[in-house]
Amino acid sequence: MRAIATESGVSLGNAYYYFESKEHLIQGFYARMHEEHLAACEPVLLKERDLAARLRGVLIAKIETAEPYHRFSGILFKTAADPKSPLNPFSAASEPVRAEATDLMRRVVTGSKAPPPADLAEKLPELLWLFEMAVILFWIHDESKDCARTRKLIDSTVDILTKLIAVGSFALLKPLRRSALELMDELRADALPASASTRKKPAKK
Amino acid sequence: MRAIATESGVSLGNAYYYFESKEHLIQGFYARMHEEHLAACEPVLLKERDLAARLRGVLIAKIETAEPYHRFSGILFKTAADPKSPLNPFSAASEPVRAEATDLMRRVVTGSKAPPPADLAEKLPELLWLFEMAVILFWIHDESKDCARTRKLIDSTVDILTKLIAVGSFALLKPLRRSALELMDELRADALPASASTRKKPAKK
DNA sequence: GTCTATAGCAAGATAGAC
DNA sequence: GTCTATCTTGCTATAGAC
Repeated sequence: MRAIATESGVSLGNAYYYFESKEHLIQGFYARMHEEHLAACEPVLLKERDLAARLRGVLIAKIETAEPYHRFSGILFKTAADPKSPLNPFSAASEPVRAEATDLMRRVVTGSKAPPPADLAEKLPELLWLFEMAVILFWIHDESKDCARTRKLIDSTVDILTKLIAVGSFALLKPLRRSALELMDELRADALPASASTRKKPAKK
Repeated sequence: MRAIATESGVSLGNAYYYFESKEHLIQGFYARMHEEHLAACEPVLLKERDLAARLRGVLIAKIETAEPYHRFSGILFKTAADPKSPLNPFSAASEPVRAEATDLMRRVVTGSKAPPPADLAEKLPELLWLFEMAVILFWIHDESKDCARTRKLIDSTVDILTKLIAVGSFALLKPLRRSALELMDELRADALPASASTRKKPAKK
Protein backbone atom coordinates (compact mmCIF):
# COMPACT_ATOMS: atom_id res chain seq x y z
CA MET A 1 0.00 0.00 0.00
CA ARG A 2 2.82 2.36 0.89
CA ALA A 3 4.52 1.75 -2.45
CA ILE A 4 1.31 2.17 -4.43
CA ALA A 5 0.34 5.35 -2.59
CA THR A 6 3.76 6.91 -3.11
CA GLU A 7 3.82 5.92 -6.77
CA SER A 8 0.39 7.51 -7.23
CA GLY A 9 1.56 10.69 -5.58
CA VAL A 10 -0.82 10.44 -2.64
CA SER A 11 -0.29 9.65 1.00
CA LEU A 12 -0.88 6.28 2.54
CA GLY A 13 -3.81 7.55 4.58
CA ASN A 14 -5.41 9.01 1.49
CA ALA A 15 -5.25 5.74 -0.37
CA TYR A 16 -7.47 4.30 2.36
CA TYR A 17 -9.98 7.09 1.76
CA TYR A 18 -10.55 5.73 -1.73
CA PHE A 19 -10.13 2.02 -1.09
CA GLU A 20 -11.58 0.05 1.75
CA SER A 21 -8.66 -2.36 1.93
CA LYS A 22 -5.64 -3.58 0.08
CA GLU A 23 -7.74 -6.27 -1.56
CA HIS A 24 -10.25 -3.74 -2.90
CA LEU A 25 -7.49 -1.62 -4.33
CA ILE A 26 -5.89 -4.54 -6.09
CA GLN A 27 -9.14 -5.85 -7.50
CA GLY A 28 -9.56 -2.33 -8.88
CA PHE A 29 -6.09 -2.60 -10.32
CA TYR A 30 -7.00 -5.90 -11.99
CA ALA A 31 -10.15 -4.38 -13.47
CA ARG A 32 -8.32 -1.36 -14.84
CA MET A 33 -5.53 -3.50 -16.26
CA HIS A 34 -8.12 -5.58 -18.06
CA GLU A 35 -9.79 -2.51 -19.55
CA GLU A 36 -6.49 -1.27 -20.88
CA HIS A 37 -5.75 -4.70 -22.23
CA LEU A 38 -9.11 -4.84 -23.99
CA ALA A 39 -8.51 -1.49 -25.61
CA ALA A 40 -5.06 -2.56 -26.77
CA CYS A 41 -6.49 -5.78 -28.24
CA GLU A 42 -9.23 -4.14 -30.25
CA PRO A 43 -7.17 -3.34 -33.37
CA VAL A 44 -5.70 -6.84 -33.46
CA LEU A 45 -9.06 -8.56 -33.08
CA LEU A 46 -10.60 -6.41 -35.80
CA LYS A 47 -7.77 -6.91 -38.24
CA GLU A 48 -6.49 -10.46 -37.82
CA ARG A 49 -8.52 -13.52 -38.78
CA ASP A 50 -5.81 -16.09 -38.17
CA LEU A 51 -6.01 -17.82 -34.78
CA ALA A 52 -2.26 -17.71 -34.16
CA ALA A 53 -2.03 -14.02 -35.05
CA ARG A 54 -5.01 -13.16 -32.86
CA LEU A 55 -3.67 -15.06 -29.88
CA ARG A 56 -0.19 -13.69 -30.29
CA GLY A 57 -1.54 -10.15 -30.56
CA VAL A 58 -3.59 -10.51 -27.41
CA LEU A 59 -0.70 -11.88 -25.38
CA ILE A 60 1.77 -9.30 -26.60
CA ALA A 61 -0.78 -6.59 -25.79
CA LYS A 62 -1.03 -8.07 -22.32
CA ILE A 63 2.63 -7.83 -21.44
CA GLU A 64 2.94 -4.44 -23.09
CA THR A 65 0.08 -2.84 -21.21
CA ALA A 66 1.34 -4.46 -18.01
CA GLU A 67 4.91 -3.35 -18.59
CA PRO A 68 4.77 -0.24 -16.33
CA TYR A 69 3.78 -2.53 -13.47
CA HIS A 70 6.32 -5.23 -14.13
CA ARG A 71 8.27 -4.75 -10.93
CA PHE A 72 5.15 -4.19 -8.92
CA SER A 73 3.73 -7.46 -10.25
CA GLY A 74 6.61 -9.33 -8.71
CA ILE A 75 5.72 -7.95 -5.29
CA LEU A 76 2.02 -8.44 -5.82
CA PHE A 77 2.61 -12.02 -6.82
CA LYS A 78 3.83 -12.81 -3.33
CA THR A 79 0.37 -12.26 -1.89
CA ALA A 80 -1.63 -13.23 -4.97
CA ALA A 81 0.05 -16.64 -4.98
CA ASP A 82 -1.35 -17.44 -1.55
CA PRO A 83 -4.13 -19.99 -2.09
CA LYS A 84 -6.11 -18.34 0.67
CA SER A 85 -5.93 -14.86 -0.81
CA PRO A 86 -8.92 -13.40 -2.67
CA LEU A 87 -6.30 -11.86 -4.96
CA ASN A 88 -5.40 -15.30 -6.24
CA PRO A 89 -6.56 -15.45 -9.88
CA PHE A 90 -8.20 -18.83 -9.18
CA SER A 91 -10.14 -17.58 -6.17
CA ALA A 92 -13.89 -17.07 -6.04
CA ALA A 93 -13.36 -13.36 -5.49
CA SER A 94 -11.49 -13.14 -8.79
CA GLU A 95 -14.29 -14.84 -10.67
CA PRO A 96 -15.53 -11.68 -12.44
CA VAL A 97 -12.09 -10.77 -13.72
CA ARG A 98 -11.45 -14.36 -14.70
CA ALA A 99 -14.75 -14.51 -16.61
CA GLU A 100 -13.96 -11.33 -18.51
CA ALA A 101 -10.49 -12.52 -19.42
CA THR A 102 -11.96 -15.83 -20.60
CA ASP A 103 -14.50 -13.93 -22.69
CA LEU A 104 -11.67 -12.16 -24.43
CA MET A 105 -10.16 -15.52 -25.32
CA ARG A 106 -13.56 -16.62 -26.60
CA ARG A 107 -13.47 -13.70 -29.01
CA VAL A 108 -10.00 -14.78 -30.07
CA VAL A 109 -11.33 -18.22 -30.98
CA THR A 110 -14.73 -17.43 -32.46
CA GLY A 111 -13.45 -14.56 -34.57
CA SER A 112 -10.84 -16.69 -36.28
CA LYS A 113 -11.25 -18.26 -39.66
CA ALA A 114 -11.41 -22.07 -39.61
CA PRO A 115 -12.32 -22.45 -35.93
CA PRO A 116 -11.68 -25.87 -34.34
CA PRO A 117 -14.39 -28.54 -33.87
CA ALA A 118 -17.24 -27.54 -31.56
CA ASP A 119 -16.23 -29.62 -28.53
CA LEU A 120 -12.76 -28.12 -28.57
CA ALA A 121 -13.89 -24.59 -29.40
CA GLU A 122 -16.15 -24.58 -26.39
CA LYS A 123 -13.39 -25.36 -23.90
CA LEU A 124 -10.59 -23.58 -25.68
CA PRO A 125 -11.19 -20.14 -24.10
CA GLU A 126 -10.63 -21.51 -20.63
CA LEU A 127 -7.54 -23.37 -21.73
CA LEU A 128 -6.19 -20.24 -23.35
CA TRP A 129 -6.82 -18.25 -20.19
CA LEU A 130 -4.79 -20.85 -18.31
CA PHE A 131 -2.11 -20.50 -20.93
CA GLU A 132 -2.21 -16.73 -20.43
CA MET A 133 -1.66 -17.24 -16.69
CA ALA A 134 1.36 -19.40 -17.42
CA VAL A 135 2.78 -16.73 -19.72
CA ILE A 136 2.27 -14.11 -17.02
CA LEU A 137 3.98 -16.34 -14.48
CA PHE A 138 6.95 -16.56 -16.81
CA TRP A 139 6.85 -12.83 -17.45
CA ILE A 140 6.94 -12.05 -13.76
CA HIS A 141 10.21 -13.93 -13.49
CA ASP A 142 11.59 -12.46 -16.69
CA GLU A 143 14.27 -9.84 -16.18
CA SER A 144 15.59 -9.84 -19.74
CA LYS A 145 15.86 -6.61 -21.69
CA ASP A 146 12.43 -5.63 -23.10
CA CYS A 147 11.17 -8.99 -21.84
CA ALA A 148 12.75 -10.57 -24.88
CA ARG A 149 12.49 -14.03 -23.31
CA THR A 150 8.76 -13.70 -22.73
CA ARG A 151 8.29 -12.49 -26.29
CA LYS A 152 10.24 -15.48 -27.52
CA LEU A 153 8.09 -17.73 -25.36
CA ILE A 154 4.88 -16.24 -26.72
CA ASP A 155 6.04 -16.46 -30.30
CA SER A 156 7.04 -20.08 -30.11
CA THR A 157 4.33 -21.43 -27.85
CA VAL A 158 1.57 -19.78 -29.86
CA ASP A 159 3.03 -21.40 -32.92
CA ILE A 160 3.24 -24.81 -31.25
CA LEU A 161 -0.17 -24.45 -29.65
CA THR A 162 -2.00 -23.60 -32.84
CA LYS A 163 -0.30 -26.48 -34.62
CA LEU A 164 -1.34 -28.74 -31.76
CA ILE A 165 -4.90 -27.49 -32.07
CA ALA A 166 -4.79 -28.21 -35.79
CA VAL A 167 -3.46 -31.69 -35.18
CA GLY A 168 -5.91 -32.22 -32.34
CA SER A 169 -8.81 -31.24 -34.55
CA PHE A 170 -7.97 -34.17 -36.75
CA ALA A 171 -10.69 -36.78 -36.46
CA LEU A 172 -8.24 -39.56 -35.72
CA LEU A 173 -7.36 -37.99 -32.40
CA LYS A 174 -10.86 -37.52 -31.13
CA PRO A 175 -10.44 -39.99 -28.21
CA LEU A 176 -7.35 -38.19 -26.95
CA ARG A 177 -9.03 -34.83 -27.34
CA ARG A 178 -12.11 -36.05 -25.55
CA SER A 179 -10.29 -37.35 -22.51
CA ALA A 180 -8.56 -33.98 -22.16
CA LEU A 181 -11.85 -32.10 -22.41
CA GLU A 182 -13.59 -34.43 -19.99
CA LEU A 183 -10.85 -33.91 -17.46
CA MET A 184 -11.53 -30.20 -17.52
CA ASP A 185 -15.19 -30.78 -16.71
CA GLU A 186 -14.48 -33.12 -13.86
CA LEU A 187 -11.94 -30.84 -12.26
CA ARG A 188 -14.12 -27.80 -12.59
CA ALA A 189 -17.21 -29.53 -11.24
CA ASP A 190 -16.04 -29.58 -7.64
CA ALA A 191 -13.66 -26.69 -7.90
CA LEU A 192 -13.48 -24.02 -5.20
CA PRO A 193 -15.16 -26.17 -2.56
CA ALA A 194 -16.16 -23.80 0.25
CA SER A 195 -12.95 -21.88 -0.17
CA ALA A 196 -12.24 -19.09 2.28
CA SER A 197 -11.60 -16.76 -0.58
CA THR A 198 -15.07 -15.28 -0.63
CA ARG A 199 -14.58 -13.56 2.68
CA LYS A 200 -12.94 -10.18 2.56
CA LYS A 201 -10.98 -10.66 5.73
CA PRO A 202 -10.54 -13.46 8.21
CA ALA A 203 -12.52 -12.83 11.36
CA LYS A 204 -10.16 -11.08 13.70
CA LYS A 205 -9.20 -12.97 16.81
CA MET B 1 9.57 -20.36 11.83
CA ARG B 2 7.28 -20.23 14.82
CA ALA B 3 4.94 -22.74 13.24
CA ILE B 4 7.75 -25.10 12.29
CA ALA B 5 9.40 -24.87 15.69
CA THR B 6 6.17 -25.52 17.54
CA GLU B 7 5.30 -28.40 15.24
CA SER B 8 8.73 -29.92 15.86
CA GLY B 9 8.27 -29.57 19.59
CA VAL B 10 11.14 -27.14 20.06
CA SER B 11 11.22 -23.46 20.85
CA LEU B 12 11.67 -20.76 18.27
CA GLY B 13 15.08 -19.83 19.64
CA ASN B 14 16.23 -23.42 19.49
CA ALA B 15 15.33 -23.73 15.83
CA TYR B 16 17.87 -20.99 15.14
CA TYR B 17 20.50 -23.00 16.96
CA TYR B 18 20.22 -25.67 14.29
CA PHE B 19 19.50 -23.52 11.26
CA GLU B 20 21.23 -20.32 10.29
CA SER B 21 18.14 -18.79 8.74
CA LYS B 22 14.68 -19.55 7.50
CA GLU B 23 16.07 -20.17 4.03
CA HIS B 24 18.55 -22.74 5.32
CA LEU B 25 15.86 -24.55 7.22
CA ILE B 26 13.59 -24.72 4.22
CA GLN B 27 16.30 -25.86 1.85
CA GLY B 28 16.88 -28.61 4.39
CA PHE B 29 13.19 -29.35 4.27
CA TYR B 30 13.33 -29.60 0.49
CA ALA B 31 16.28 -31.98 0.68
CA ARG B 32 14.62 -34.22 3.22
CA MET B 33 11.36 -34.25 1.28
CA HIS B 34 13.25 -35.34 -1.79
CA GLU B 35 14.96 -38.17 0.07
CA GLU B 36 11.66 -39.47 1.32
CA HIS B 37 10.25 -39.15 -2.15
CA LEU B 38 13.14 -41.12 -3.63
CA ALA B 39 12.66 -43.91 -1.12
CA ALA B 40 8.94 -44.06 -1.85
CA CYS B 41 9.62 -44.22 -5.60
CA GLU B 42 12.09 -47.08 -5.46
CA PRO B 43 9.56 -49.95 -5.54
CA VAL B 44 7.67 -48.39 -8.43
CA LEU B 45 10.79 -47.75 -10.49
CA LEU B 46 12.01 -51.28 -9.92
CA LYS B 47 8.72 -52.91 -10.77
CA GLU B 48 7.10 -50.90 -13.54
CA ARG B 49 8.49 -50.73 -17.07
CA ASP B 50 5.65 -48.77 -18.61
CA LEU B 51 6.30 -45.02 -18.88
CA ALA B 52 2.79 -44.05 -17.78
CA ALA B 53 2.87 -46.35 -14.76
CA ARG B 54 6.31 -45.10 -13.73
CA LEU B 55 5.36 -41.45 -14.04
CA ARG B 56 2.07 -41.94 -12.25
CA GLY B 57 3.77 -43.84 -9.44
CA VAL B 58 6.36 -41.12 -8.96
CA LEU B 59 3.77 -38.36 -8.83
CA ILE B 60 1.46 -40.21 -6.47
CA ALA B 61 4.45 -40.93 -4.24
CA LYS B 62 5.20 -37.23 -4.28
CA ILE B 63 1.84 -36.07 -2.98
CA GLU B 64 1.65 -38.94 -0.52
CA THR B 65 5.02 -38.27 1.09
CA ALA B 66 4.22 -34.56 1.12
CA GLU B 67 0.77 -35.08 2.61
CA PRO B 68 1.74 -34.37 6.26
CA TYR B 69 2.98 -30.96 5.13
CA HIS B 70 0.02 -30.10 2.94
CA ARG B 71 -1.18 -27.18 5.00
CA PHE B 72 2.32 -26.00 5.67
CA SER B 73 3.02 -26.02 1.93
CA GLY B 74 0.29 -23.48 1.41
CA ILE B 75 2.01 -21.09 3.80
CA LEU B 76 5.44 -21.84 2.44
CA PHE B 77 4.22 -21.17 -1.07
CA LYS B 78 3.62 -17.55 -0.18
CA THR B 79 7.33 -16.94 0.21
CA ALA B 80 8.53 -19.54 -2.29
CA ALA B 81 6.45 -17.92 -5.02
CA ASP B 82 8.37 -14.68 -4.71
CA PRO B 83 10.63 -14.45 -7.77
CA LYS B 84 13.34 -12.91 -5.61
CA SER B 85 13.31 -15.67 -3.01
CA PRO B 86 16.03 -18.34 -3.02
CA LEU B 87 13.24 -20.71 -2.01
CA ASN B 88 11.66 -20.31 -5.40
CA PRO B 89 12.06 -23.66 -7.21
CA PHE B 90 13.33 -21.84 -10.29
CA SER B 91 15.98 -19.90 -8.40
CA ALA B 92 19.71 -20.49 -8.62
CA ALA B 93 19.79 -21.48 -4.96
CA SER B 94 17.35 -24.30 -5.67
CA GLU B 95 19.47 -25.62 -8.50
CA PRO B 96 20.76 -28.69 -6.58
CA VAL B 97 17.26 -29.79 -5.58
CA ARG B 98 16.00 -29.09 -9.06
CA ALA B 99 18.80 -31.16 -10.59
CA GLU B 100 18.07 -34.10 -8.31
CA ALA B 101 14.37 -33.99 -9.05
CA THR B 102 15.14 -33.85 -12.77
CA ASP B 103 17.45 -36.85 -12.39
CA LEU B 104 14.59 -38.80 -10.91
CA MET B 105 12.49 -38.00 -13.96
CA ARG B 106 15.39 -39.12 -16.12
CA ARG B 107 15.22 -42.50 -14.43
CA VAL B 108 11.49 -42.56 -15.11
CA VAL B 109 12.17 -42.12 -18.83
CA THR B 110 15.27 -44.23 -19.38
CA GLY B 111 13.96 -47.15 -17.37
CA SER B 112 10.82 -47.48 -19.42
CA LYS B 113 10.34 -49.92 -22.24
CA ALA B 114 10.02 -48.31 -25.66
CA PRO B 115 11.59 -44.97 -24.78
CA PRO B 116 10.83 -42.02 -27.09
CA PRO B 117 13.22 -40.83 -29.83
CA ALA B 118 16.57 -39.51 -28.59
CA ASP B 119 15.92 -35.80 -29.13
CA LEU B 120 12.74 -36.00 -27.09
CA ALA B 121 14.12 -38.38 -24.45
CA GLU B 122 16.93 -35.96 -23.74
CA LYS B 123 14.64 -33.02 -22.93
CA LEU B 124 11.81 -35.02 -21.45
CA PRO B 125 13.11 -35.11 -17.85
CA GLU B 126 13.10 -31.33 -17.62
CA LEU B 127 9.64 -31.16 -19.11
CA LEU B 128 8.42 -33.75 -16.65
CA TRP B 129 9.91 -31.80 -13.75
CA LEU B 130 7.98 -28.78 -14.97
CA PHE B 131 4.90 -30.94 -15.13
CA GLU B 132 5.58 -32.07 -11.56
CA MET B 133 5.74 -28.43 -10.46
CA ALA B 134 2.37 -27.81 -12.08
CA VAL B 135 0.88 -30.80 -10.28
CA ILE B 136 2.25 -29.52 -6.98
CA LEU B 137 0.80 -26.09 -7.66
CA PHE B 138 -2.56 -27.72 -8.19
CA TRP B 139 -2.10 -29.87 -5.08
CA ILE B 140 -1.37 -26.83 -2.94
CA HIS B 141 -4.74 -25.40 -3.89
CA ASP B 142 -6.52 -28.72 -3.52
CA GLU B 143 -8.72 -29.01 -0.44
CA SER B 144 -10.67 -32.06 -1.54
CA LYS B 145 -10.90 -35.14 0.66
CA ASP B 146 -7.71 -37.22 0.31
CA CYS B 147 -6.67 -34.85 -2.47
CA ALA B 148 -9.01 -36.73 -4.76
CA ARG B 149 -8.90 -33.93 -7.30
CA THR B 150 -5.13 -34.00 -7.53
CA ARG B 151 -5.21 -37.79 -7.93
CA LYS B 152 -7.73 -37.39 -10.71
CA LEU B 153 -5.52 -34.77 -12.32
CA ILE B 154 -2.48 -37.04 -12.15
CA ASP B 155 -4.34 -40.02 -13.51
CA SER B 156 -5.76 -38.20 -16.49
CA THR B 157 -2.85 -35.97 -17.35
CA VAL B 158 -0.35 -38.82 -17.22
CA ASP B 159 -2.59 -40.70 -19.58
CA ILE B 160 -2.90 -37.76 -21.95
CA LEU B 161 0.78 -36.91 -21.68
CA THR B 162 2.03 -40.36 -22.52
CA LYS B 163 -0.34 -40.54 -25.46
CA LEU B 164 0.95 -37.18 -26.61
CA ILE B 165 4.51 -38.44 -26.31
CA ALA B 166 3.56 -41.48 -28.36
CA VAL B 167 1.94 -39.32 -31.01
CA GLY B 168 4.80 -36.83 -30.87
CA SER B 169 7.31 -39.63 -31.43
CA PHE B 170 5.71 -40.27 -34.77
CA ALA B 171 8.03 -39.26 -37.55
CA LEU B 172 5.43 -37.13 -39.27
CA LEU B 173 5.43 -34.69 -36.38
CA LYS B 174 9.15 -34.18 -36.18
CA PRO B 175 9.01 -30.47 -37.19
CA LEU B 176 6.50 -29.70 -34.46
CA ARG B 177 8.50 -31.66 -31.92
CA ARG B 178 11.69 -29.95 -32.95
CA SER B 179 10.34 -26.44 -32.57
CA ALA B 180 9.19 -27.31 -29.06
CA LEU B 181 12.57 -28.73 -28.12
CA GLU B 182 14.44 -25.83 -29.63
CA LEU B 183 12.34 -23.40 -27.65
CA MET B 184 13.48 -25.07 -24.45
CA ASP B 185 17.12 -24.59 -25.39
CA GLU B 186 16.68 -20.95 -26.25
CA LEU B 187 14.85 -20.12 -23.08
CA ARG B 188 17.29 -21.98 -20.90
CA ALA B 189 20.32 -20.44 -22.56
CA ASP B 190 19.94 -17.03 -20.98
CA ALA B 191 17.94 -18.13 -17.99
CA LEU B 192 18.62 -16.80 -14.52
CA PRO B 193 20.54 -13.78 -15.78
CA ALA B 194 22.36 -12.36 -12.77
CA SER B 195 19.41 -13.10 -10.56
CA ALA B 196 19.57 -11.99 -6.97
CA SER B 197 18.67 -15.47 -5.86
CA THR B 198 22.24 -16.60 -5.30
CA ARG B 199 22.62 -14.38 -2.30
CA LYS B 200 21.43 -15.81 0.95
CA LYS B 201 20.09 -12.55 2.25
CA PRO B 202 19.74 -9.10 0.80
CA ALA B 203 22.37 -6.77 2.21
CA LYS B 204 20.71 -5.14 5.14
CA LYS B 205 20.07 -1.42 4.89
C1' DG C 1 21.33 -27.26 23.89
C1' DT C 2 17.22 -25.36 25.25
C1' DC C 3 14.52 -21.95 26.89
C1' DT C 4 12.11 -17.05 27.44
C1' DA C 5 12.11 -12.45 26.28
C1' DT C 6 12.67 -9.06 23.13
C1' DA C 7 14.89 -6.31 19.49
C1' DG C 8 13.95 -4.79 14.88
C1' DC C 9 11.27 -4.20 11.01
C1' DA C 10 7.70 -4.21 7.45
C1' DA C 11 3.04 -3.81 6.38
C1' DG C 12 -2.16 -3.15 6.90
C1' DA C 13 -5.06 -0.08 8.78
C1' DT C 14 -6.88 3.99 11.69
C1' DA C 15 -7.09 8.70 14.22
C1' DG C 16 -7.47 13.16 14.03
C1' DA C 17 -5.63 17.74 12.54
C1' DC C 18 -6.17 20.82 8.67
C1' DG D 1 -10.06 15.12 0.65
C1' DT D 2 -5.56 15.05 2.07
C1' DC D 3 -2.13 14.86 5.24
C1' DT D 4 1.06 13.09 9.29
C1' DA D 5 1.48 10.27 13.11
C1' DT D 6 0.49 6.14 15.23
C1' DC D 7 -1.54 1.64 16.42
C1' DT D 8 -1.35 -3.30 15.75
C1' DT D 9 0.23 -7.43 14.10
C1' DG D 10 3.21 -10.81 12.32
C1' DC D 11 7.56 -12.38 11.42
C1' DT D 12 12.85 -13.00 11.25
C1' DA D 13 16.42 -13.07 14.15
C1' DT D 14 19.21 -12.35 18.50
C1' DA D 15 20.41 -11.94 23.64
C1' DG D 16 21.20 -13.94 27.55
C1' DA D 17 19.68 -16.91 31.52
C1' DC D 18 19.80 -21.76 32.82
